[in-house]
Amino acid sequence: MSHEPAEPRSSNFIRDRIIEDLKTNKYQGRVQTRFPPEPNGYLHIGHAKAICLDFGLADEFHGHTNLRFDDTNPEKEDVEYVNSIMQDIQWLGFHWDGLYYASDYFDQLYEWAIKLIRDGKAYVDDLTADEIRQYRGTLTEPGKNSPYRARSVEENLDLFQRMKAGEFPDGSRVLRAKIDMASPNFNMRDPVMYRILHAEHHRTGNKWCIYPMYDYAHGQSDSMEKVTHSMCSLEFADHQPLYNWFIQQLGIFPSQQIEFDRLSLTYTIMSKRKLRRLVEEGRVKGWDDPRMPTLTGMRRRGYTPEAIRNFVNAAGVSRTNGIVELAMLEHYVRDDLNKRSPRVMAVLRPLKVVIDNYPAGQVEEMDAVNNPEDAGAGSRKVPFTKTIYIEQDDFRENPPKGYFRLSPGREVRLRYAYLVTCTTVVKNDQGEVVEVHCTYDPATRGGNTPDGRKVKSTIHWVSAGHAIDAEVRLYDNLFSKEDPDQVEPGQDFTANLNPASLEVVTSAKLEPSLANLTAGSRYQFERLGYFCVDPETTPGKPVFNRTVALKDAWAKVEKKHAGK
RNA sequence: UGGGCCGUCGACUAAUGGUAGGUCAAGUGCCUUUGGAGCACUUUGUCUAGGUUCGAAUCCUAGCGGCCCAGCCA
Repeated sequence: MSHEPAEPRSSNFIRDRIIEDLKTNKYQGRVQTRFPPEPNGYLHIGHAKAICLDFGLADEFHGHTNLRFDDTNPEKEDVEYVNSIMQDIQWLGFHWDGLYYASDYFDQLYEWAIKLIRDGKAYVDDLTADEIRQYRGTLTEPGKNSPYRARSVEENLDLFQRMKAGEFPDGSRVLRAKIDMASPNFNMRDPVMYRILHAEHHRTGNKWCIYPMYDYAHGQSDSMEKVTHSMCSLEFADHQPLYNWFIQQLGIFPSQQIEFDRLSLTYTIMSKRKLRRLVEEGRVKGWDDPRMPTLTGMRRRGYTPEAIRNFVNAAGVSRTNGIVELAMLEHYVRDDLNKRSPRVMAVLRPLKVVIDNYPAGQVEEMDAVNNPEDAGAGSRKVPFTKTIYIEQDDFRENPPKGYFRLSPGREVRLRYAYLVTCTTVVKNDQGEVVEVHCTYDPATRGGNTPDGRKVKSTIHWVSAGHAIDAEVRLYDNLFSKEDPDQVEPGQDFTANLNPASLEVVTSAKLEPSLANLTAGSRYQFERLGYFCVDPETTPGKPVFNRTVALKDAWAKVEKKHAGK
């Protein structure tokens, strides 16, 4: 169950289905769902969609949701992942009712397998993996029965028990369901139920050397938990007949599977296998690298659970294979952060400004509003002095058309401080502007203009003598193509990695109110974007991650001109 | 090619035989001590062809297009 109040959402076919089932009393008014991750990797934003559906829908109808780890393959799974998964679900704001593991059901599953053998519905097959593949047939040709398909119940029972007892090596035999080798649906061509795997399981240790396949474990696990609506992604639609077949043969609680489309995002890969490669090959710094679409990465980047949930709800659910624009995710992050982030002034690329007519040694404490979107957030004092830093981008010696910021002879407002006019510039040997001189108007304290005079621009600043040095990490899309998998022949998705996805700014200047920082705190750096304190922050060296930049109308204009 | 699923503005998603609507993006204007936020407005859509019907995005037929399935992965 989640703690979130139900918010107005547009309808979707799963909710409609639940409403219909409630109306017909199909499950005595119960709604029971489950979220069934395999603990073989970190959760990503695609999982967030499934989580919001599984937990959100159950919550909406006063139902229950279990967290069930689908741990039927000991070779790929690990406790490291179960811990991270639990943490990520809680961080997203959801709470499970029951906590289960498919491995909790290994004994029951084994008993049921014995029953199916007794009923003549399952048999031990000695064919090799390769032979099984050949016997399975092709898209257009039916499969052939295995020569071992007609074994007696007694022989099957004996062999299966000996499989369990560890008498046979890995891969030597499997237990298969006896269905129909001519079915047009491959999943019904005598699917494998158990394989021999002499591997230590992270929960059951060495108790088992045979492990159930997904298809034999999932539906029965749902059934045991009396799951009423078992949501999964579209590629499992072909498995539904098999899901139902096992439940029918066993005569157990009829859980039903409902498939929906996965979440895809532009400029993003969602495949666990590929994300793992990025980590293992060192293309990113880890699963929690802020460029990763993992929940742990997004958390470190500064995304909020609310933003992710709002985005997922807005993106909706259907059965079409679409790709949501990353811009939509970014909108929901800004939307949430705008309401809750305290504003602060920080200069990423400092340019020294000297205010010639301002008294040397004087310090004025200027009142600055903490959050114009939140009257309760209060205000703070920011020190102003003769020498300050402004953003290099906020000065142009030769301003292009439409550029409103500081340039020789032009007056701008220093936020919460004074109106200043640029008089002269100082250049280095390379001809670069290294210092700007201004004069200020003492009548404009606080940025007010008693005479009603207007300036086109307000820029942020930090007092040079009070500034705190900081490292700021700026992120761009991890991939430079909307579809990272679109590559030239012979290449793979890593060819589309964006070489500029990380830019580290090492000498940013922060206003002194940022002296004590807590990892994970979020701020808006005025006019720049939303930033989050990184865990690598130390008392002497603050480190920030840019979550997302503010919308930038000027950048858009510039880009348009550049494009022409 | 056998089977399954799916085609609605640039993107995502509603409309459940009865006015094609919302969000994002894009654009215009207003406002602004963040070129932020906000407000107002605007552009663009039912894959195609037939059929049923007073009426079709919706139902039927046939095309076209996309995705998934031949693991002892999930």
